Amino acid sequence: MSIRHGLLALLEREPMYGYQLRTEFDQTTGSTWPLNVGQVYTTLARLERDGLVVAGEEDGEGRRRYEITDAGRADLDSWFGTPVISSDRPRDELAIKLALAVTVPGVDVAGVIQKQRAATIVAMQDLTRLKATGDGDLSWSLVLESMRFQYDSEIRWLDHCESSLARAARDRDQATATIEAKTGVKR
Amino acid sequence: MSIRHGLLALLEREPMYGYQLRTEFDQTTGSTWPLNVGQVYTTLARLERDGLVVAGEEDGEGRRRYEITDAGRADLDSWFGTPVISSDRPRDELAIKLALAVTVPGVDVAGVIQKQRAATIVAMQDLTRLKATGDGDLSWSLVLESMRFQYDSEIRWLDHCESSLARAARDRDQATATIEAKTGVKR
DNA sequence: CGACACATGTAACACGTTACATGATTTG
DNA sequence: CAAATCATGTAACGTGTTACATGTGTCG
Repeated sequence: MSIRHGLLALLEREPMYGYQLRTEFDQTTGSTWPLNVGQVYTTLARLERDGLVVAGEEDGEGRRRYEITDAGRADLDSWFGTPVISSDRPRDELAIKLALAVTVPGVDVAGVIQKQRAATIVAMQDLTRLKATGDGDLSWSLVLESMRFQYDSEIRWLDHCESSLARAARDRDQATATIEAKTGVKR
Repeated sequence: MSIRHGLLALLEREPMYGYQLRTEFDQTTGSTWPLNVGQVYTTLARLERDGLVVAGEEDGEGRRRYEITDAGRADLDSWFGTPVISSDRPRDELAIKLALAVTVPGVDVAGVIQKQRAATIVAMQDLTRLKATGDGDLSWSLVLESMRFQYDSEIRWLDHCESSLARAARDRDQATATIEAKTGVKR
């Protein structure tokens, strides 16, 4: 629903046409999640179908301006007024991947973690480079910071996973050794 | 693609039928992102269509066991072997929301931030409570920790946003005051 | 003139979600 | 017996993605 509401928010600033919406969206989010133009038009069509926007006439140059309606404004308000909760959030692919990796025999979990951390570190560096070229735009810097915080926590989580794994392995070995000692049997 | 690969990973452990897959998936991810049973069957159908799994015969009790194929194993290996990168990640709804909130006039950004922080703190508490009931299962605890790290970084980001906003407001006022002082005009 | 930016749109498809329909088996 | 759990599936829908088709204007 981010795109839907994103476009609605932009139209709350002022009426715009599709192409412009893409430009503005990419700009305010720092081109972090580039938006396909086609998507804008399909989303606008759906917004219009739901009565949240109205399309104006073509303006002679082939441009069609969209305007937010009262219903759209209400929808937007409720978006801004309602926090994002767990059930809204998409499944975390990385978390699922690692959670399953540790349960599937024969998977080199440590390798998975290492590769992921390397990739995340690179992403973080790209981010830093990107931030250096920043023009001080507030919304843009907020988005970049959001990603920095996320990457940071991801790296720390990966470290945590590594030590959890190590501990689990140690405990397992410990248990095995204990059994061996108790039974005098070594498989 | 998390479900697709998730099911594939479970089938790598051993052949299973749909209902069982849901149970296992929910269990390993700690019921964090509960999986609709229907989804399992549609996903299995797609996996079979793509040759990543094969469906066995019904076993008399109306159960149909699915098995991973070599192609499926290859796909799974590449999933585990390839890190999750930025372009894989879904758009961050919260980041988009705040980025837009600061650009739309008349939005109470501070209020949005406060509500979100409150909600995230509650989510974090739920998480802590949930963790207390944990049975020490490794994959489950990894997922829960992942969420804890994320919530934590989200709260810190929200704090950061607040101070950025405050600073931006201060700078703006400062500039206005400077202009007033220079021109002697107060609008 | 050719390439590129501007501008709109459609079609096909993948994935995920919910709700519904159906039936067997178990258990209080 | 009624309710819950086990078990499979389908239909309809929403969103997002890519690729394609089309046309205008501008600038080197």
